[in-house]
Amino acid sequence: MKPLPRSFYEQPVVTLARACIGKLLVHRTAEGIAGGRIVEAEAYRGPEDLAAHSRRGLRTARTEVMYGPPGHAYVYLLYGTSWAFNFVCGPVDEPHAVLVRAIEPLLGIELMAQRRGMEATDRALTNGPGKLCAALAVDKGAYGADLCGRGSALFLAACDAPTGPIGRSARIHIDYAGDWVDKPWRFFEKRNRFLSTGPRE
DNA sequence: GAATAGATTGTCT
DNA sequence: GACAATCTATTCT
Repeated sequence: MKPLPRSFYEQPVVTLARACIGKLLVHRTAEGIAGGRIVEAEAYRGPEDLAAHSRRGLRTARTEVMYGPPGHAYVYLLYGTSWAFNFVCGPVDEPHAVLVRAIEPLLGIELMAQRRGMEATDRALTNGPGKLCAALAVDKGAYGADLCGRGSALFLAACDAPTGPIGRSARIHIDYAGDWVDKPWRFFEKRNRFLSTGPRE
């Protein structure tokens, strides 16, 4: 299993949000390997997208990695209690990123269940941005990590399993984004039992 | 299954 | 000092 190449992340952000559905997200740590198929993701296209943290070209220590080259991890703390994993795309100085909202557990399921403190069969294992980060042990330490290096611990990879029909909808919990609220930039595998909140069709 | 409220902290105004 | 790309427990039905 090897990381997808940098060129994968050089696609337009909305195209990429759809293309990553069905790919494997993998994290290797000292405890072992953990990962699963991405079944839900959203595109954030700063600086014009008011829902993006990089809106209006906002450039701070937190958003800095989005202005760098594609294929790196953007990890941030949400509501003081949860981490969320995104991957950066687009050329340097274009702050675009894709938020991974849910995965279907495939690798290291027992390890993920242990980290989450629940049964390995529980669908709450990875059905939300903060939950999947907890299951994969992704936190601030992964900020800025290169997803395309030969020895990358955190990366996306191709998956043999076929991908089901893909649906799309408006993004979740961005009511503050004005005209951008209704953009259908959330993509998901229809009726997958590991989807987070929001439309499932 | 759906709706509600409380938790908790880094970041920006 | 307010808020946030959320999660969990609890209380309904």
